[in-house]
Amino acid sequence: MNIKSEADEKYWDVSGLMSGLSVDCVVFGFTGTELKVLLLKLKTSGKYALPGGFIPKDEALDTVAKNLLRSRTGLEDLFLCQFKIFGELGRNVNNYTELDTMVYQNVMTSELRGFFNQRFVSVGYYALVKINKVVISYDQYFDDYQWMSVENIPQLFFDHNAIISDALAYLRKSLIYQPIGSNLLEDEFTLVEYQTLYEAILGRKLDARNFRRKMNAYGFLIDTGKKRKGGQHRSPRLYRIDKDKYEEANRVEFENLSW
Amino acid sequence: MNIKSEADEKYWDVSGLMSGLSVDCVVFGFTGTELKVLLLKLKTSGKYALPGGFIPKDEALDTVAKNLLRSRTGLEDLFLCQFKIFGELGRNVNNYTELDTMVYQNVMTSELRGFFNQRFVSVGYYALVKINKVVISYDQYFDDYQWMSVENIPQLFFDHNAIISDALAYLRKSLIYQPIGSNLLEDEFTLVEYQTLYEAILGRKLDARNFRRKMNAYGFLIDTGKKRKGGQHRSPRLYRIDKDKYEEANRVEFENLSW
DNA sequence: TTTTGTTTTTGTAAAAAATACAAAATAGAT
DNA sequence: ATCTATTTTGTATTTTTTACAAAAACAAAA
Repeated sequence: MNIKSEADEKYWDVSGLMSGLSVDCVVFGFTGTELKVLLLKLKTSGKYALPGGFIPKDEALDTVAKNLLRSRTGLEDLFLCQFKIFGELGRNVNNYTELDTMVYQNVMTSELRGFFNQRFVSVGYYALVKINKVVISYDQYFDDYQWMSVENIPQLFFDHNAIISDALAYLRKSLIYQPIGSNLLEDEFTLVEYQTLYEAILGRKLDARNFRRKMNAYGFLIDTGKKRKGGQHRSPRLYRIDKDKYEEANRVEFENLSW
Repeated sequence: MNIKSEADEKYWDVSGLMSGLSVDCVVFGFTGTELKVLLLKLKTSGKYALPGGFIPKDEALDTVAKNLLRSRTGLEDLFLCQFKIFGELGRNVNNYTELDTMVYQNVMTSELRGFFNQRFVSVGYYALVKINKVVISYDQYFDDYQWMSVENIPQLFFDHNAIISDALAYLRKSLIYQPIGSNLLEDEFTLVEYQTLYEAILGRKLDARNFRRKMNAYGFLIDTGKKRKGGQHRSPRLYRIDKDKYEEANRVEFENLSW
């Protein structure tokens, strides 16, 4: 697939961009067993990188991230959250031969190459998506993608490993304030899947009995009455999330912080 | 007082600055009864504004904020935390006549005025300081300052009211992860003062018996043996904070998040 | 049809944390 | 000595968290 909308042009026209500022997006998806991150393969080097882009002077940061991910994943609305700014020195892509190769191969204009010729401050966003609703579009820089398990991410382009790791840490923290899942799980899911999602985010095993008690207490889990058949074992029930009660739970949890 | 270090020049020399990017700092201080924010009075309009500045191309964001606050408050090391990026559209100071007045009064060069002629993305930091250790320095733009109670902040320059309100919300949230106080309280303080600090951040009253039990459980409160004499009532004990145990408490609290 | 292997599902008891609540102690002034 | 104002302290209840194991359900094999 290789869709490229005209609107995208805007995001590469250097003259209309804020200089030295970019957006990087960590897109989390969940397969039912593993928490994954969307990574794009750079045509030139074969290295993987986070989806990201620049900031048109006339666009809000949140809008940039949203548009960028929409054109990349096909998703109209996704859960999006700004989690950190990466503003250290040395955030300069110049050391990476990828860019020069791109110019050499006529993939990148030398004007755009020049744009990179500076230290960059990047705004980190993370997105939560239903992985099977995503349809990836490529552009001139990327020719493949992969959903990589957060447990096992190879060396990425630039400092993108660190960005993912910070995003995951942020996500982990946010579990204290609020439940998660509505944006990551399939429409129908088993409680074991749900628990696995939590375990993936927290990086440790949870007790099934306590997990179920806690999630039931939230009150947004609805038993669909259906079961998932298949394995040679007891068939797990399928649940769905009551959106209203889910959002209510998020709100209440947030307001009832002890202290 | 009007100290202005040579180093400051760097922060106003447009050619060396990242364009469209700035830092705003919400400096919190605590008087023993009220949580306050440091605000600087603009020479021209008399409006108050947050301390802030621009990003030299060769400086890390954190460093910019730190240097800026050091030269402004005289504090060598202060607790500093990046809490949000303000990247909406319309963050353009052009509507504010202050700047043109400054040029007219030769307070601001027209070159610098031109620098403002664009949409700005601002990185929000908050700082926690021991209010009585602060010695404010002015520059050509500000000629007065005030510690204003967070309960009662007038209309500020630009969108600085919103920035303060977001900083306070962030601070409030962070109380779940970790205790606060070491950076805000005097070296010796009473438990009522400490409780008042929490109440100011949370915006509600707390129960003294429960507060004391909880703080004692942290284990970083040390009874100095002294008392604060004065009122015609029982004299409160003075406590201080054991830095090591305080940091330990921060770490432990952070790691033992339920879930 | 019974047995076996695998996974899902369920309950209870103990410990820890949060909440609600009121009276005694102290200092200074009268 | 008494009064006023503020600090200081304890206990009982509820809620939340944690720890822990056995029964139920399904499909395949016997």
